[in-house]
Amino acid sequence: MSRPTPNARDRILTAANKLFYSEGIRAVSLDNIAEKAGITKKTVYYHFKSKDDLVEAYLVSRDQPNLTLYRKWFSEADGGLPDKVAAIFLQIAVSARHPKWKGCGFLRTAAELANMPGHPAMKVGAAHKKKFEIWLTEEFQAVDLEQPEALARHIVLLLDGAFSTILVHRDADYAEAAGNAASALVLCAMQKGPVSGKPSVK
Amino acid sequence: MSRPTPNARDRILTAANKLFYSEGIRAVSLDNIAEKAGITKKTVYYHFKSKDDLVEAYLVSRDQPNLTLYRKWFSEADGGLPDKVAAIFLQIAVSARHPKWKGCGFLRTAAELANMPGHPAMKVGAAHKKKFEIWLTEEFQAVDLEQPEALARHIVLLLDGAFSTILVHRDADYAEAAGNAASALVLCAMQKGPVSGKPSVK
DNA sequence: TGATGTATATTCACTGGTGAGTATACTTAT
DNA sequence: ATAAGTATACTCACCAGTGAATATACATCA
Repeated sequence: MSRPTPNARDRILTAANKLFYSEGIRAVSLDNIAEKAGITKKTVYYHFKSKDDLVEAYLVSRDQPNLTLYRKWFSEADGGLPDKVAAIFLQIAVSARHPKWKGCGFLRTAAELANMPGHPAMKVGAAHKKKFEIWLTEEFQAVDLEQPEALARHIVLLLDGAFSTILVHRDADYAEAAGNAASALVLCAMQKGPVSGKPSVK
Repeated sequence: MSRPTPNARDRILTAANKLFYSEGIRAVSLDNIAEKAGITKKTVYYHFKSKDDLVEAYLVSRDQPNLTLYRKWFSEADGGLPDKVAAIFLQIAVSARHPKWKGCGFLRTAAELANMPGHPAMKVGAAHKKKFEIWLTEEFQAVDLEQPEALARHIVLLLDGAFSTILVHRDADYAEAAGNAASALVLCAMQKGPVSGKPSVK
């Protein structure tokens, strides 16, 4: 009991995740997904009311896992704040060197659905990116940096720039360059305003 | 007279430009393009051997105009080097506030065709971005900055980050944030190494 | 001059295939 | 038996690409 749908729906989502991420949204049909999930298209329509609905669910399913990963990379990194920020970029470089890497699913979906600004998946994507920015802002606030919002925004720009640029050039080295720029900006902010009374943040 | 082919091919390219940019590659059919160009689909196939071929031509047609625009924004801006770099971002903010703006066509195409790394359009896109990076590098070299390649790469990352982030959030303010980060990095590079002998760059 | 040939440019009508979404019926556990 | 879940088989629209024919321009030869 309490297991009204042990499988199907999860299998659909898993298949959708792999296919949407690796091939793109419009390049994948619900027939493809149904086949990969080992069920019928009609079953997909039983669990999701439309393709758009499934696309939204795909991004929702990636939201927390991705954020958790970023936080983990940050918190487990050695060194000071600049190093912790840079660690996120270094880990992205590692991911990007895997042959199946195809950029950021949120960014690619947003690019593909740019002609549908009201699409539910666009909202999920924007919310995801905003959560990341807010989390960074809070980390910077926690150590009393000046202008934590502006700094967080700069890091976010470098991160999404890294995703895009690596994808265009198929060259993960851009992540390291982004990491260098990011840690330089953090360091600069720390020197300017480690803040009110406490000159060292360690 | 003496106008054997005054139109067709150009009209196709113009239509492709508008539709591919505003709707995306896979969302647009050659029927759509033919209709917009006021000709028959077969005529499209007379001038372009396939849809992929037309997609490539679409990006090729944007390469020089875009680069020229960036150079113009840079060279016509008042102020020092940091201001000139920032000017590119400010102009992008202006563009991005137009309702028809849909991000960078090269980046969006790369995102959509990420599952076809060998696609001719991907090569055009990568070459375009590389040209921009090289041009920036040369500008930095011209004023004897240290590590001009690294700095150019940082600016490129911020620029593509701005394109992506603005698109996701539909908020052109990110371009200004990126411009601030960019000019800070340029300023920092100038202070470190305005170079050999001349400690002040003004 | 004019008839004919040839390359360029364009159209209409089509094919084979796939896409999103649905009508209907079957199955199985409670 | 009844409701959730799944399947078969379908509709209708669209799409990349093609076959065959036509129109136009220009050249060359008689």
